[in-house]
Amino acid sequence: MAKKVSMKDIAEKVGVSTALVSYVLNGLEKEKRVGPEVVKRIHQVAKDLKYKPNQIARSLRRGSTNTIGLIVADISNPFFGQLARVIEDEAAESGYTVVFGSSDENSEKSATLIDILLNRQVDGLIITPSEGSTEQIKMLLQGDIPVVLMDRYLPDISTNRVVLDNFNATYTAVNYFISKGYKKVNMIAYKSSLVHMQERIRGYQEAMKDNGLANEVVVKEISYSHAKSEMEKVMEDLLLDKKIDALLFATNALSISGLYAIRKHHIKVPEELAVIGFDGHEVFDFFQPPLTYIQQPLEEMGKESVKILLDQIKGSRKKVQVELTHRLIERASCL
Amino acid sequence: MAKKVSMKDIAEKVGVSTALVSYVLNGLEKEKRVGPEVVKRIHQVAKDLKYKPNQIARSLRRGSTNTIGLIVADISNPFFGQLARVIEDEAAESGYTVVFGSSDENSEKSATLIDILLNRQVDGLIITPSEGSTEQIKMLLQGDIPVVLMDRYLPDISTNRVVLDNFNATYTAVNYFISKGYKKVNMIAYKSSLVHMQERIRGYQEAMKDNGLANEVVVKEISYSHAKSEMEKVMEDLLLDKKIDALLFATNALSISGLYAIRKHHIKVPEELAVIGFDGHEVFDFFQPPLTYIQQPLEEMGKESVKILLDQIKGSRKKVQVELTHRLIERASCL
DNA sequence: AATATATGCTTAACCGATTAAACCAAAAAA
DNA sequence: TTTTTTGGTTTAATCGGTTAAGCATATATT
Repeated sequence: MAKKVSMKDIAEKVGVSTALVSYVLNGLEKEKRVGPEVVKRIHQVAKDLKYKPNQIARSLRRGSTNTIGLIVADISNPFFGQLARVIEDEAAESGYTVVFGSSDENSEKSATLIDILLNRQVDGLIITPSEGSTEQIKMLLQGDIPVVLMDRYLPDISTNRVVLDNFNATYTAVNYFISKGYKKVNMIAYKSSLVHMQERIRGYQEAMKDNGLANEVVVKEISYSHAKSEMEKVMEDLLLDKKIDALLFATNALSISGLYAIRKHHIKVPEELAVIGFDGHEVFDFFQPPLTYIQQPLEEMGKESVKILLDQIKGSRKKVQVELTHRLIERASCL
Repeated sequence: MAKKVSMKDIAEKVGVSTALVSYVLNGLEKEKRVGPEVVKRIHQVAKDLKYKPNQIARSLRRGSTNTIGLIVADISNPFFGQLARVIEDEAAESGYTVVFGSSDENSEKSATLIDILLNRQVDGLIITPSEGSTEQIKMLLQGDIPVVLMDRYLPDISTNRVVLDNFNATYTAVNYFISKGYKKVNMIAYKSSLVHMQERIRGYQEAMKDNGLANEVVVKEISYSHAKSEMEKVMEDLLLDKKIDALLFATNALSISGLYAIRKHHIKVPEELAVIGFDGHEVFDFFQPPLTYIQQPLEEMGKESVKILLDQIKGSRKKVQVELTHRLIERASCL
């Protein structure tokens, strides 16, 4: 039988009011001048009864839950899984628990999730916003709810965010290609108006232009929801007319499905096609040859996000915008 | 300003008591015979004010939170990430939200997590128990808290569980090896007393014995916390004396780190060494040659777990023990 | 002796929703 | 006309903590 032990039980056993119990258990015995005898007994009885405070009750009264909501595109994608793990650990250090949800890059799901998490009174949210979620986020800000956007951000909204230096990342990648002698560099990205994606595309385009390759610019855009089939088609197009010698992927998942296609068509990397991936994945290590890729500092991204969020929760109204630096991990998929 | 809208606000605006508001918003207007005019106005005002019930308050009163706690070994491992995703979706369909935590196969962390989740009054828990967590789980059962063990289970405890047919899985794998002519089959597993691991080992051993290969049985056990370094050592041992011709891995993560070692030592698969992996991973697809492996039915496992848990939450006291069937995915890493 | 100050503890309101019980008026039955 | 029923609504307790305010009693101050 799970007779939940409440303060009342302790109070009765010790023979005092619940107020005293609360004071003592919250370490206010000095401030509230509780008698030393009573303090001792309360602690003792609490331990004996294995008292655990009911966080729900506490939350209701305090108006805060020590919970943060995390909305990612898809928790089963290791990129987000790893982020979630970092966030979990970092939050735990400050006594916070994480409730999560996957939005599938879908603004309706995202809206539903935000609603659910808010009804559960999370103290703040870390969100990888999806396309079309601007209004939702604006609502949050109007509601003065602590929010940190992570991985992407919404340009119309000035709020806290932690993102990669996306422009530089792909700019660097292209320059790397070019330094190796590749000229016909194409890019495969998601069809998305989200800034992180647009910046990655722009980085590619600018780098091409700055190297006098403006007319070689080709960006193939793939929709998130039909990624697999579209990728096959796109890759067929790209690979069959053999007009290109290098390919840059804009994400983790795109890289992997691209690699599937490359393997299927027996394209030799890097001889026939040089490749640079994004984010990183164990698959990159095992592909033949190991993939050169743009790495995101996941650890930093997660930690920063939590840190900023907790700051906001504690009352800071400073808007913080962090741009993290990518790393180019050089392997063997070029030259 | 985030003036949270409460029932009181609605009640005041409509000019009735909060009780009526509660009845109407919970669809009890018939039962409680609320006047049709009032019903309409309450709904209207609720919509106008964008009222969202405070789940914390509701939870406190109801004694249930519509939240389930999920404890996995590590959310950043795609195996668990995918499980989490399935669980999330399945739970959402019934109006439940998931709070999660990673135990790192560490019973202390697990204990802390369980504590935290219980204090947050989760309605039930899905747990992949770690070694040494028997006492914790017993406590839960004594407390009549709905629990489903997933992926592993504790033999000393008769409770709900959803696990793979681990014995058969490795038994099949070994038979497959043998049918292909391999005799010197070794296994790499985690050093763990947990039943799922022991069963996988036993499946391997029995299959070897049943094929008259008892004296070829070698199981290398690796500790979770030092997996990487130990794997390197073990693989060096195994590969250098070239006494074996086939290798069976007991998990996802083991397979991958094993593959790293295999590649490092330029072992040719399957010519020099046949390999069967476990769980599945994109890396298995990209390894040369693609890996044959034992697949777990993740979707089923997640869904079943949620289904059983919700059943328990709804009051069922029937103990359910589900054993799911593995699949052998045949690729090219044998023969 | 009268007043001020500590000391130690209790009361009770509160957080927001739920719900049993009580209440009252009007309509129906006796 | 009185009683019962039906309809419609309010009251107030409750969930388990938190916390401002109040109330004794004892000790110190003037």
